[in-house]
Amino acid sequence: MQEHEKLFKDFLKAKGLKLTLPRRVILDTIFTYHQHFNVDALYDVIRKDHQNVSRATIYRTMPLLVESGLIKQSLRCQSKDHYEHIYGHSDHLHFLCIKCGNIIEVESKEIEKTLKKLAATKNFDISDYNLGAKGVCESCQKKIL
Amino acid sequence: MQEHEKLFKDFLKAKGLKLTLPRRVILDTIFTYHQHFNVDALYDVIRKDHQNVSRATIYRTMPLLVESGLIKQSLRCQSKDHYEHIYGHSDHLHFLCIKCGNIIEVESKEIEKTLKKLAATKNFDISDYNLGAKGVCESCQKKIL
DNA sequence: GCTACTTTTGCGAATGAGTCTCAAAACTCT
DNA sequence: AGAGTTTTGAGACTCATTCGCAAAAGTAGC
Repeated sequence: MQEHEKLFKDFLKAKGLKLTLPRRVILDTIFTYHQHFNVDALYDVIRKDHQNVSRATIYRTMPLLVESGLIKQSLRCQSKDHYEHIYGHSDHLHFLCIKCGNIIEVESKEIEKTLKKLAATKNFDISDYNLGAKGVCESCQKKIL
Repeated sequence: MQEHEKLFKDFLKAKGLKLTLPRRVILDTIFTYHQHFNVDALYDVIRKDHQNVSRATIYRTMPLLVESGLIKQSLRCQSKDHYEHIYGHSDHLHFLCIKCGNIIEVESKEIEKTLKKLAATKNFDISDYNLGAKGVCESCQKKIL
C-alpha cells in the first residue's frame, strides 16, 4: 500500500470510515495522473478502467480527501471546482491565464510567511491558503488578437 | 451623476453600450448598500424599490461592472459568487471564517508587492489578484464546541 | 418630437455542477 | 456465515446562472 493510501486509510479509520475499493481507485487515480483536476475530468479517466465508479462517489469522496489533507480545493475554473495535490507538493501560488486557461505555479515561501504574520495580528487560525492571480501569460501576450 | 456612474457610463460608451435605468439602479444600489454581496441579496434589496428589475439583468450586468473595474469577483461562498467594490477601496485580502462565515479584511500592500515581483519573473500580466485564507476567527476559537 | 436602428429588458425555460435518496452491495467483526 | 454498519450506483433533484425571444427603451439624425 502506497504512502498516500496509508494516510487516507488512517484518516478514514479515525472517523469510523472505510477505505473501500472505489475510494482507493479515486485516490490512486488522482495521485497517478493528475496535478490540477476537476471531478469531470477525473471521472473520465477513472471510467476508462473502472466502469463501475459513479460520479456521486467521486463527489462524495472529494471532501474526505480534502479533509484528510491530501488534496485541497483550488481555483474554480469554467464553473467547476478544481483540486490539487498537497501531499508531496510544496506550497505555491497560481497564475491563471484567462486566455489559454493554463496555470503557472510559483513557489511562494515569502508570501506565505507574510500571510501568516498578518493572520497572527488578527488572531486568525488559518487552515487553508488561497493565493494567486488571474491575467495573461507570456505566450498569450505574444499572440496578436 | 455620481463619480462611479460617470465611470461606468464612459466604460459602456466605449463599448457601444448604454447606461440604462436598470443598470443605473444596480450600480447605485451596489455603491449605496453593499460591501461584499451576492446577486441574490442584491436582488432582494433592489426589488424593494424597483420591482421591475429582473434577476437576469443583474446577472448580465455583473460582468460589465467587473470588466469596468468598479467591482471584482471575490470569494465564492455557499455556492454563490460574491463580489466586492474596488472603486474607492484599497487592496486587501480576506480571511474567511469557516465557522461563522465572517470575512475579515486586511491591508496587503506587502503581499501585493511580492506577488507583482513574482509575476514579473514569469512575464505574467496580472489583471486581478485573489488573495486570502480560510480558517477560524478569534471569536469562534473561543467558542466551546 | 418622430423614425429607424440597435441594444436591452423581463420572463420563463434551459443548463449543468453538485447533492440527495434509496434499495442493493460491500465491509467488519465475531 | 450472520448482524450491523457504511457505501455504492443510478437517477432524480436543486439551485445558481445563462439563454432565447418578443417587447421595450435608448440613441442619432432629422
